[in-house]
Amino acid sequence: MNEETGLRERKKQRTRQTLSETAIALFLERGFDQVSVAEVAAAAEVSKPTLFRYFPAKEDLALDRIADHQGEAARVVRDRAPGAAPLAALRAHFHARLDARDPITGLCDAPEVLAFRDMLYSTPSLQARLMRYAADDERALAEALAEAGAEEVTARLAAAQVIAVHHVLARDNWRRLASGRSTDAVVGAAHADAERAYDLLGAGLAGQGL
Amino acid sequence: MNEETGLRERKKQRTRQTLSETAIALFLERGFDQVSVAEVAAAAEVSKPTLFRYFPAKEDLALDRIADHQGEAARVVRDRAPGAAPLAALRAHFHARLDARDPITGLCDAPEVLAFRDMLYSTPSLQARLMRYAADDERALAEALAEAGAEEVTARLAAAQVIAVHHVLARDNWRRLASGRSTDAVVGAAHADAERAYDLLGAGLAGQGL
DNA sequence: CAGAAAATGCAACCGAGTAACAAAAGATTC
DNA sequence: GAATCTTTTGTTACTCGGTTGCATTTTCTG
Repeated sequence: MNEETGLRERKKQRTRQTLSETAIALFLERGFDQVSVAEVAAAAEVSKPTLFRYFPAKEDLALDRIADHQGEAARVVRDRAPGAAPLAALRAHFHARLDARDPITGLCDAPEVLAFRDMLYSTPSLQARLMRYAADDERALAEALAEAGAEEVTARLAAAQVIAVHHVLARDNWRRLASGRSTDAVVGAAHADAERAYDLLGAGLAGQGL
Repeated sequence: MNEETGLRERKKQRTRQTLSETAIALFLERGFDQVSVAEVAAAAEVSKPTLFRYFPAKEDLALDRIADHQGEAARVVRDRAPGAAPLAALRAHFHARLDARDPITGLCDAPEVLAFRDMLYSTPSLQARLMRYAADDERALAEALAEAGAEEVTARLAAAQVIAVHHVLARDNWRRLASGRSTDAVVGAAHADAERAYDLLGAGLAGQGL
């Protein structure tokens, strides 16, 4: 059912990948706003309409890689060990991704990844698009939490908090790396922040001078 | 220092207001995407470049009213009664805005406001722009919380949570009104949700089946 | 009233995204 | 393996958001 060995399908996947890779290379080289989609299409040797048949907007060319993390939080909650609390599962998963230096945690100093994040945080339209992905993530997570037994409103509130917190953590990690330090030098602080974040989520903001 | 009684300044303010009002009227009548900026400019009797000298993007024409709530959360924290906890001030303020039927809480069933929110939630580009305003709000709130004595990372995390939660609450209120009920019929539920939300923020998600 | 400074209009332009239709390439059937 | 059907692609031309350069008008200043 998954073995779409058709030549057509293979070609489509290759075209898609070529487009995204070509685009990202150009974007990193000269900046997102300084590269036109026409150039990307030309470099990838397809026409402009074809490009837009693969990617609905210019931003999606850049965010393709990030897009396959879609729904990760919801998945973590659904796939948690029986009896485990959703929040505990999310916490453990985030720590694991930190140890794996997953770019999504912000804790990855591969030069290309770092440059990519620079571009992301300095290009408003990319951030806007990213927020839309986040909104989907949030919806999915809220559903998963509701399935896990949380009351509906509570689930939505909790999902919003978790997603928001993840963004803050990722951005803080990137900030540390952007100031020149290595992942190994800051992984400790990253774990500590994650601990604090999940402690706050779990036990609340009261008693923190708040 | 604030008495810009100059004729020039007065005219500018009037032009700006005319533009925004004309635009919103057209948007509500036919939908945001079905109205071109050229039409708005023509209806307001200015040229297209002039329009863009007042509003950097089409979206800002629609969001002008919301924009002056910028930094409200931070202000509430800064202006809180001496000795009051920031979170308590935010909670009280939100309840007060609910009672005032402030559109920003989602709890306002004036037909135009309701239609405006329909448009907002059904137009991706407007939501995206709104998220950017929210990011500014978040930054400002984080600063205010840090000033109030919270540790830096904690302040950023808390700010993200508060802003995210406000959006969930507003959206839930709008959803209730959109299903036809009156504000008076749902104000109780709105207060209850706000209570729950701030309880979760203060005391944490643990022990909620999470 | 004269001249500086600011705001406007006009026209032309750029880039993102789309529509229409024709051409090509992969899949299917006999 | 040729004929045919379907999907994908390229070409051209268009709409719309947003910008630029420059001439013109309007307001402010002395």
